[in-house]
Amino acid sequence: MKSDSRLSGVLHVLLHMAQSSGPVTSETLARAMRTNPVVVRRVMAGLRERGYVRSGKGHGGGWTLARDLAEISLRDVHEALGDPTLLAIGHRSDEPGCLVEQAVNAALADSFREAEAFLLARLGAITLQMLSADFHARLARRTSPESSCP
Amino acid sequence: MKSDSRLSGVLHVLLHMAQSSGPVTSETLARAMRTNPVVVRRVMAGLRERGYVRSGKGHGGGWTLARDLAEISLRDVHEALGDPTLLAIGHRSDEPGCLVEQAVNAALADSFREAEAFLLARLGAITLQMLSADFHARLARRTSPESSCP
DNA sequence: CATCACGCAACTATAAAAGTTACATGAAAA
DNA sequence: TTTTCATGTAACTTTTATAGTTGCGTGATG
Repeated sequence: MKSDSRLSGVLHVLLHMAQSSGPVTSETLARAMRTNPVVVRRVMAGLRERGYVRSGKGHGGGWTLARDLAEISLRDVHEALGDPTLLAIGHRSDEPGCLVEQAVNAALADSFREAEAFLLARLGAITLQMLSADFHARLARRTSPESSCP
Repeated sequence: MKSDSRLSGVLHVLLHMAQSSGPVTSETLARAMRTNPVVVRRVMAGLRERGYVRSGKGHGGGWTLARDLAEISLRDVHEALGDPTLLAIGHRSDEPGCLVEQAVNAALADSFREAEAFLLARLGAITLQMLSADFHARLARRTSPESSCP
């Protein structure tokens, strides 16, 4: 089962945007995410709708943060992506006639719900500000501070 | 992202096996899991290796439980399936040169690890015995007790 | 008005999972 | 001992979700 790395990718570009003074183009962000510009626009669309970022057309256009990093949690970002399923396992049918399957599903559904709630709470407790602080700490630790991204 | 329903499927057939006095063929189990016999053999192979079930060839062959239901937890079953990834989200690269990405990955990895541990603990606390008890409770609640599975 | 950048729809490619086929092995029954 | 039944496994095909691509429209800037 292949895992969805959009959250990680979007966080990456958001922090890059935070580092930049002006707007950053999809083209540039795509290079950081190692994907292509259209994919970037696709995933950023949800963030724009929620007012976390803004996009501008034409010369000097591109993406800019519309909020302070401290006001955006990882959970916010996850939701802006259309909160995709967090768990890789699930059950086969939702309304099984089989009582055995009902019992199995009930037990699993409980555990899954709890685990998702747990993870969402964790993500809700982490802001982009914190990630940025961690990044700067790493940057300071580096002997020769060079460009943040290859 | 499509979720892996093997755990749910295997639990289903294990409980069915518990209901049956003799061995149950892959053919029969496949019908309960709504899949085909080869898939059943494939997923059951891990359970056999760990001694949870036994398989027999030829006439009167098929699958039988080799342990008491109380001795098998959902976590055991999950591990027997080769413990597939529990989370549907992950990160893009494991050893990023980019410090921004490192910071992102570190934060996510922590949360993910905790959430997985949480879920595994939950699964470890549920035995097949408990699921079976729940099934029997459901069966008793039914006004007209009929066959457990369509 | 030429260029640049996003918006979006539609299409293609890719890769993981499930399903299928085919044949070998071994056990029980006839 | 021969037939039948059931698992063991490898190899192949199908399916499907996701990522990636192309193409064109829109609007902003120089």
